Amino acid sequence: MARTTLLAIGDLARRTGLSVSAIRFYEARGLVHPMRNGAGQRRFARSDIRRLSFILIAQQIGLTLEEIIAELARLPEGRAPDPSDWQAISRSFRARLDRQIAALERTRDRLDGCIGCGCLSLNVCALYNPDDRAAARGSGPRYVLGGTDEPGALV
Amino acid sequence: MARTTLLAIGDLARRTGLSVSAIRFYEARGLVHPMRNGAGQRRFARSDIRRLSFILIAQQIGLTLEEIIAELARLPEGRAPDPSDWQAISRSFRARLDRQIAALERTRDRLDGCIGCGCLSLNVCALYNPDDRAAARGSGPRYVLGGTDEPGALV
DNA sequence: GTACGACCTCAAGTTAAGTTGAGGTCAAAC
DNA sequence: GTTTGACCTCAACTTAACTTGAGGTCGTAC
Repeated sequence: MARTTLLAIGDLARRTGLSVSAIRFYEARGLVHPMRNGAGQRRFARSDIRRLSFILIAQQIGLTLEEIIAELARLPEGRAPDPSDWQAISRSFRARLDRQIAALERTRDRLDGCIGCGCLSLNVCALYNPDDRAAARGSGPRYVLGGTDEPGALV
Repeated sequence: MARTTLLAIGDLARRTGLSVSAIRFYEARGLVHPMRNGAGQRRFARSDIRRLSFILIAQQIGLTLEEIIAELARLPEGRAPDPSDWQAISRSFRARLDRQIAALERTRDRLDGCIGCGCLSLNVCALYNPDDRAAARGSGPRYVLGGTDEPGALV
């Protein structure tokens, strides 16, 4: 019953809002696995729209492509994923979001203390907890700045 | 009254938890302006500890160095910044944090809807609002994916 | 029959925020 | 008097997530 509703890369781009080059890039990274037609052009299943949408949502939540690959690996092999498959993954997102929100709220509370005193100095303020450092996303090599190091007294 | 309490770069690194190379990098980007001693070594004012702490906090909140430079530009020129100067800046952080938290909460609420239906498809779910897209931080050229484009109906 | 648009590959560029390394100075300690 | 540690400069590398560009293939529309 598989209808001939395969999509060209441009179609998929239009449906997801992604650029064509980004979709090719995702294929190279192993996030989608299109077939090829006679002329070597990519042909995507309709379910890939959802797959790419998932990638976008996951990125919005803060997952790296590497992490997204891991999540996608939890989807079934042979068949196209059904609602309950996506549902399972969504649930882990919820937890992640909760953690992110909690971390920001902690930062906000500490900052409120700082607004009161105007000091903005890490240790004194108790703002700037190393535990939350890891939560900060950034690019390039900026490994675990936090850790076991005690930052020393301040000023 | 300026005591001879100038700090070498290594001292500053120890006090802030930053690496020496990061501090040099910040100088190159114009975030700190140390003096030099006879031998050409950097000598920092004590108030630079706070300045660097500020940078760390701002990064944690999600500002880029470019944005941090802009914030720092609001500090007084001649004198060392006092508590009320930092206080003024802290206040704008609070607003930013509130916006970030609100955006994550919106995403979470929409995701909750998705967990219910298991669909995870953007338009259908109303998850994945372009407005929140801009909030997502990422590196490299990934310009305004959101915008005026309507993504088209789904599946 | 050729111009156009959509597709292809592969290599190289881009950005942010630093890190790493080579090669060199200087002062204090042994 | 040489070794050690802290400092200096400058260039090149790193990572993530893509984009851009050159050079080439198809199929359809005029």
